[in-house]
Amino acid sequence: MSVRFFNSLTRSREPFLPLEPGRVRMYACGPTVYNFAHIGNFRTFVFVDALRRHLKWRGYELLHVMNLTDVDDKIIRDARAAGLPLREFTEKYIRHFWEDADALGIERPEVAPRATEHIPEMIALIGRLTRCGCAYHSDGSTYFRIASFPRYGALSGGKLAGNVAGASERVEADEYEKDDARDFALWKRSQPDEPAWDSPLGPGRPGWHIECSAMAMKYLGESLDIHCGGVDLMFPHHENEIAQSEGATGKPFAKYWLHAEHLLVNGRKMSKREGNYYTLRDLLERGYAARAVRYALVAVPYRKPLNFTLEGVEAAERRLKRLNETVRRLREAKSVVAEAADDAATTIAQARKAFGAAMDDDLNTAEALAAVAQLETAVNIALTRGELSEPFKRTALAAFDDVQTVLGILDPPEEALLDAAVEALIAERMAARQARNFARADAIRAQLAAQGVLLEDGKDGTRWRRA
RNA sequence: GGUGGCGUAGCCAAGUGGUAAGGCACGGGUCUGCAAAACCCUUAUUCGUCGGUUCGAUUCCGACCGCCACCUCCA
Repeated sequence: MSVRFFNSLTRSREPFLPLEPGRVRMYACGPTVYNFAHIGNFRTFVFVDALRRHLKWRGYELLHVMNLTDVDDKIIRDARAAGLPLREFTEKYIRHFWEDADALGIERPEVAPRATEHIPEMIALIGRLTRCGCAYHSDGSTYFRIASFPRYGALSGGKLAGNVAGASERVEADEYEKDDARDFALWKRSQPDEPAWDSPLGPGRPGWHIECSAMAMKYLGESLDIHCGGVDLMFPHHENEIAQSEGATGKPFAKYWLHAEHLLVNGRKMSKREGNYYTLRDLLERGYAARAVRYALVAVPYRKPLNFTLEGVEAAERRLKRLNETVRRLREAKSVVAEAADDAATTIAQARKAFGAAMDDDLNTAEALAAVAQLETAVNIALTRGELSEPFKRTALAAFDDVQTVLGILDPPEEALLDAAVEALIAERMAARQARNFARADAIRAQLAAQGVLLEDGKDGTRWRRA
């Protein structure tokens, strides 16, 4: 079975067939860098990461572009409030964004272009739109003429677009200069004290949407395979991108549109006011592991609203602990039988297949994780019974490799190194146990526990692990 | 107000016109000197409420209730 996606454009699940066989060109809307990204932002970025990992795992050659929006109204406002030049201000949050992304195990896209470094491309695109009659100048700004693009509203449903004029109570000053209330700015005339770029359109700065069209086309061509982002971007952002891009090129812009649902915290929309607003750093400061946060974010399929709770992260931590321990024990285990029991081998094979099939099916991570749990139990049974064979071990490790490649939730293999002192204590405890001096044995165990070393007595001696 | 989505056990959550995956927590058990870890068993006659279609609905339709989103900056 091949990869299938729910395409927002057609509102149906479709087989994924890239424009060019074996090659995927994908664009994802990235962060606007005026603050620390919050956990809701990362729900989307973790989804995009799972998407890119899965496509690569399925053998596609991937070119993934994610923009960094480093100029817009909020950035200008906050940079001014901070008393910093735009560049210096955004630089800081870009750095923090990558730090957080790294902590969450998010792979870097192949290209992460900044809007401010692509002003000429945007100006060129606006020029193209002006020449074909899709754009017009008005009082120093340039707007896209929606009337010139009959298919406007294809993505979000024409109804939404028709609503705009009536729904908008408040009318911005510059909107008086538009021919139609639905028209949107491609180039904004600069206000005093605002960052501005010189251009044939007059001094100003780009509108919100044009950067994505310009940068997507620059790096991916005029038609791309996948465009993704959060649902809230569907309208007007993505709708406008389509209008701009297709208006200029006359070609379909993106074949598949994938939208991640929003995240709620404690069942409610996240807001600073309600006190349920979290950044990754907030969670790390509270002592939660970044991996557990990633697990909590990726465990719910992307098209479902995700109810994020601290309890959920704690559950994810416990879940991950067992998973990591299972993999570690499997790695360290020596195979003791020549051949695996048929049923065990079958379970592994089936679980591995089910994992891939679930991910193929529009990234059904919940179902994929159910397969991981099956895998885990089968391995633990073999381990407990001492029925591990070399082929079984190899296959099981390969299956966990798949899981790690696609979901990135496991801990990296740990170097098994112990202080001589700790090792000596473990040996002393063993001797005490053999002499049935349990008081001494327990005292040593407690002492090691206090140092974060937990002991587990098994048939083959004492294992230890870090708390 | 308009439009769209969702509502499954204590919590998270998959799924299907044919009788409810998985995880976390809880309880019981095996193992252990005691633990820990692991394993086994148990946990929804029921899928927001009320109707309708159907041989049969949690799954389709309608109404209602609740929540969320978009329509205005937003992942």
